[in-house]
Amino acid sequence: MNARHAVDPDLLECQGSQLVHGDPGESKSNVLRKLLKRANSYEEAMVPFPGTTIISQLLKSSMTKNGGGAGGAEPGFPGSALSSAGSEAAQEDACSSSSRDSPGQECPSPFARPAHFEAERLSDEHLRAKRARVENIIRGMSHSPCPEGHPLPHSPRDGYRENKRKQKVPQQQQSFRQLVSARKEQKAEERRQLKLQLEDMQKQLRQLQEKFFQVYDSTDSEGNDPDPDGGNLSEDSARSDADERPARDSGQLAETLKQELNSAMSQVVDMVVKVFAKPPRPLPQGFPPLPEPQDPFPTNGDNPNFHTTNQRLQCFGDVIIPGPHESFGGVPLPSANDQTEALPLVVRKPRSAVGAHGGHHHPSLHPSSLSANVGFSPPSFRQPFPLPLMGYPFQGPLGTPSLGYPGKDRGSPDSMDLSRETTSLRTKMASNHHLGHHRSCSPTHPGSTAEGLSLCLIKSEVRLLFLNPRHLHIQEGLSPNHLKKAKLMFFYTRYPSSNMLKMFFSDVKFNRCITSQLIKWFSNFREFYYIQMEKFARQAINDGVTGADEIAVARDCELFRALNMHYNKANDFEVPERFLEVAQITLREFFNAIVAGKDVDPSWKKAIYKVICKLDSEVPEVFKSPTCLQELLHE
DNA sequence: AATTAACCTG
DNA sequence: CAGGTTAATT
Repeated sequence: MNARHAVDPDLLECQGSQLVHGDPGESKSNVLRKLLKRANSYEEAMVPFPGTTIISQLLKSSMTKNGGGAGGAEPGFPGSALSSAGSEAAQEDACSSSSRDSPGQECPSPFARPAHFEAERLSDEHLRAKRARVENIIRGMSHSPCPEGHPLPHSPRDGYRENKRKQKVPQQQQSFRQLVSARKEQKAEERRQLKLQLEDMQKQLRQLQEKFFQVYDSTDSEGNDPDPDGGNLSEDSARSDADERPARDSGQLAETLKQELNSAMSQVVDMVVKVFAKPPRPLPQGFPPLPEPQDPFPTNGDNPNFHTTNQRLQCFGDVIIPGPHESFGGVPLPSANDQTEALPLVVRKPRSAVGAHGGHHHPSLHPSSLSANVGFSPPSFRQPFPLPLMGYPFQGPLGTPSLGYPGKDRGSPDSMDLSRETTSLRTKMASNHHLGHHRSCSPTHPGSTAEGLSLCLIKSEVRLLFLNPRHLHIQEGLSPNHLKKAKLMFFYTRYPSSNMLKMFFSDVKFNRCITSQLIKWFSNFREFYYIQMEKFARQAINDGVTGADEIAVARDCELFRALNMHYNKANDFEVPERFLEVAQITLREFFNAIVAGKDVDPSWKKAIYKVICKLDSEVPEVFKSPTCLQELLHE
């Protein structure tokens, strides 16, 4: 009997990845709805187009209004009572729901009625006119000499009614025409209004953009400020200078940093190009929820620039925010202080962050490089980034932990920054896409059209992505991705030296805390490893295994499943064969020791450790790359 | 005194 | 997985 038979199958079972529940974002879509209502005075319940901007929404709605009206008016037939009733019911719903705010209000005006209802009414009139014409013809026939002498049964009353009808026909036709022309006028007026509003919004957007760029440029120069707290670069060089190092070292450091910055930039460019190339994918909801409830991190109140910059930057994003503390149509929006962008975890006690397995990187994003490095950065290093990120969910089609971080459902805010930002970008792409569909604006005049503006937004965000310090390589903390990498490295080395760790986590700025944290990680890994070994060894003994050579560790055995579940939970990494051998050796060591009764000695495991620590193999070079996760897991 | 690993606990 | 403790090592 071998180990795989010796295990209680109930001990371990595959855990499905946990469902991520995204908040429906009710309030946000309400905001949008109200906005849109106010904008075009239509009561029709508009399903917020997922991930579109207000402008694209407006455009879209006006388009459907203009085009959909004609198509929606189907010819009336006697048998259409059902559909008529259905649409009337729908109309009632729309009315009741829309007038809920002010009870007693009727549906404002025909102008504001849903197009399909209006069409229904028109077709009804049309039907009556038709019927009248037919009856008119019949009546004319009946007045002609009847050879059979069978006049149609006509009561005096019928004659009266017919006279009325006879008169009514032209009236109806006239009113129909009037209605149509009135409607045309109304539509034209509505279009004018929409256009005005759109232009107005474009103006606002332009102004806000200008504001933004002012702020942006100023913060940019602030970032280059030699103030040690100004940014990582200066902090780094300051530190190295103070480290009594030769001047050329800092020169080299600068060169290295420049190179890294360049590569980061080019990677971001690649990513952005990828994002652009991809067809827009609708987001799950029009206006995803803010992540504040999940955010366990305190707002950084230490950074003097935080709030001001934050507020100043508020003018930028998918939605034009009226002002720092204003609201949209009476619906309060999160203010600058509400923004809960993840704040840096102090390296000293980064428990929450390090414990999080929340690497939410969509495979399609693969910003490669970046996601592996998007970790937390120190307070001084961080730049508040409210709007472009605001309103994007932690999860979603782009943010789902599809790379498999099924572990804890705590998300690491930082690791998702990039996802969120690219989501933002993609959202803009989506809105651009819609604009392009409905309106053939020439993109050659960016800024002069809504599409151009949207492009501007995208470009701006690309710039932000480029210059966001968080996307640089060097970081001061360990991210969930680093943890994942460390776990995969455990398949090769159980006892990595500090130097080795520095080599393989070159994108992390090492200090005592980081080092000891990494060491602690591997210590924890070992702990789990040895506990499993002892457990399965005892199990084998209990199951009657007599010789160590009966024990084998294969990929389908329970022991391996347990280990794999722990270090490679997403199972997206091919565990090296050597690890199986080492595991088998370890298991046999435990087995033999226990069988020999050595476990009576409190330090009986030490001998085993001594053996196992010699079995480390070389970690592949890829692991030295900060982007190794992407390279390893998606080949 | 500092570092590290194992151990224990939450 | 992190915090804390202990013991061993340098």
